[in-house]
Amino acid sequence: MVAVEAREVRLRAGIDPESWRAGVVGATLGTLDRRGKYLMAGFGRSTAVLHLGMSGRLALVRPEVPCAAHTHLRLRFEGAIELRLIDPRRFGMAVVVPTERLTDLAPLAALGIDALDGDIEAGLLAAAARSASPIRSVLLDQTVLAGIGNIYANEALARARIHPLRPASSLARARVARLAAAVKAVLHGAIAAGGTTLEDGGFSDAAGNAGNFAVQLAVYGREGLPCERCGSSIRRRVASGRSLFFCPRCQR
DNA sequence: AAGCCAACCTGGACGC
DNA sequence: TGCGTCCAGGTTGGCT
Repeated sequence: MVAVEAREVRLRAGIDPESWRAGVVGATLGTLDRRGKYLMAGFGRSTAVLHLGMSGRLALVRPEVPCAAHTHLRLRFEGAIELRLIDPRRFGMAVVVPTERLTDLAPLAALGIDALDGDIEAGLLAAAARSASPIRSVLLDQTVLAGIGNIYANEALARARIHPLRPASSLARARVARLAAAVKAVLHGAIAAGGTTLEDGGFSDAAGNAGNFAVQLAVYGREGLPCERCGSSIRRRVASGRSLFFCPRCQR
């Protein structure tokens, strides 16, 4: 790593330019890892932890490329390559911590089993059995499963044919097990399609490519459109301050 | 003590 | 054209 520039430090957790410089300039990027929605880049004794919030994205560009609006952090590597954190709403996070204290970092320490590559069925069964909350809330609880956001929670529930407001503890175990499988299928499907880029065009990969999973969404953002299984009109409601989309006939 | 809700911030879509 | 309102992928802290 050759240089670090913080252009805007006021993110959810403020960027501390000095800890970035001290931690990564002159160090070599060794490992790349992910837990839930947190990205981790290991630089030996220091590790960078990133979260993209709702509107964040990374861009890998040559240093001379002009900065897009809301470019907050520039990480310049040898060989004229630069990684940029761009996040209009500034809900993201970009911190550097000593690697030995990485697991103590509060947001990471609280995470549950990784939804993508962990064995989630037992954890989801246990969490659902003990919670009277809507099953959608359990899916979004990062301390139960790490990595599921509102889009994929809605989609997994649609695939498993479970109503998002169904009290978690009222679901038969077999249905929760089916939900666990649906979570896996939705996440792997979304990754295979390159992610979900909605009409506002917020998400793109580091090369700037939009994802194609939006066309496969069964319910999210489809209020009033017909359910592809039964033709009923997809409904939208708000619960706990978040939109939920579901088919009123298929999902019970 | 679990769970709801506002707050954080900006941009885009929409209605008038 | 312009202004006001509403909405959005997430997380946290305060309140009940």
